[in-house]
Amino acid sequence: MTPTRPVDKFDRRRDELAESALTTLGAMGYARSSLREIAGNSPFSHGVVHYYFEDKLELVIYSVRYYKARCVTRYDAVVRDSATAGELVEAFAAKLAQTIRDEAPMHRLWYDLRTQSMFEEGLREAITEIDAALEAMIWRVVDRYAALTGCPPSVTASSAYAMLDGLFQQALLAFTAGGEPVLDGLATQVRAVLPLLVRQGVCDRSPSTSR
Amino acid sequence: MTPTRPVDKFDRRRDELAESALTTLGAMGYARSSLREIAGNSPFSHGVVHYYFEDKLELVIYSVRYYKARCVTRYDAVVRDSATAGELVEAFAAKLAQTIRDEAPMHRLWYDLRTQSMFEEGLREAITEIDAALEAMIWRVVDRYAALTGCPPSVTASSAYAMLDGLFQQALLAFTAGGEPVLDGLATQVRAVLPLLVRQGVCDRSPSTSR
DNA sequence: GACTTCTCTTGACAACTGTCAAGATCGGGC
DNA sequence: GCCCGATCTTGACAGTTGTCAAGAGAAGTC
Repeated sequence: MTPTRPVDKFDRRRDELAESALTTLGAMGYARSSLREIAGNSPFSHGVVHYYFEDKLELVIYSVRYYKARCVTRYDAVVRDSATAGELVEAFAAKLAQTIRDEAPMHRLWYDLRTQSMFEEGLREAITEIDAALEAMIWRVVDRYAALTGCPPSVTASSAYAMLDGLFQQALLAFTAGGEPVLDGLATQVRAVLPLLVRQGVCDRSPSTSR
Repeated sequence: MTPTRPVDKFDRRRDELAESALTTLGAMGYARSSLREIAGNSPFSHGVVHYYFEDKLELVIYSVRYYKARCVTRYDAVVRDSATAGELVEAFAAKLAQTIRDEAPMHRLWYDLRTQSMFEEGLREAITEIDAALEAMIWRVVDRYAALTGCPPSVTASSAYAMLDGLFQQALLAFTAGGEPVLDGLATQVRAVLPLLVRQGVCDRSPSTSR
């Protein structure tokens, strides 16, 4: 019935707790989210956390994994449905801005956890894994863009991800401080940057799709 | 005598405390650095902080400002001394890798605070200001690179900063997990990316300096 | 219906936090 | 030498934290 059917009731509860935890974590950040606060934003009491999770870290990691699992396919529809390079750029830029609008707290949390992983060894493995999945997600976009233009990519997958992630992060930062208006700037930036990620000199005569 | 002479003894002590605070903050991150821990890594006791600073936030902001003031000129020598575009790229890439090697904790702290500023209003003003100074610092490099190649920049200052910052952050992340070896990758990436930041199609016949 | 197992709440614990006040210590001016 | 202000230490405060144990409640089985 549910899109991802939990193996049993136990796993279902874990997901439920993760969902509640994400609300709190997204609003307050990792450091300031206490287990009592997290439980407060859930139908349960603070003690229940230790019934379903070993400790706070396990809950946090489970939660961010739970969220990111749904996210790494965010641009796949864009990749699938765009018939021209121009279309892809616009759809991608729009989707980036949209997710900042809709899910800013989750993105803030992600950057928070990724940064904390540099101080807290225990986070590192999960963060590294998710970051690799995000890199792959972005690469599908860039690779498809390259195919549509008929030009080969000009940078590696990790460079492309790092650069676009940098743009996204700055946009999120600006959005947090300034709200809605800054999002147009992100779209403009993406329109300017994506073409730089393919080698325009050496383009195919017949790109994989019409232009 | 000292390079930057404090107005009086009071300011000198603030700097001294800031220096100690940076040690702790860089090692543990913002959230896990208590005032007692900070004072422990200083010649003073934990109570003295409130003699020199209003509260913890003021100390942290003062400390990061104190550090970043010295940093925003990091690449100015590179900009000044490079006679060719190739030289500039190499010197810039080397300097980026070097500062990760030498000052990783400080960079970790910076990203930590910048992220926390999305959750903690009180940090926002200082962070925004420093980020703008960093953007200007990077722009001096890119602008000079453009001049040396004779090609105009292909992106805005904020895009250039965001992208290079993204690369730097990924390198820092990888360095934290994997150490020294990953730094070669950063240099390679910078060599590939800097040329994308100028419009190679429309280059001047006579770049500002010989090539 | 009794018994067992799963689920959850409550209350407590020790440790830690930022803050601050009371007083010790120090240094320079008279 | 004495005093006064600046400087610093000590100890305490109220609040919060993650963790866990004891037991209440629910659910399912025989």
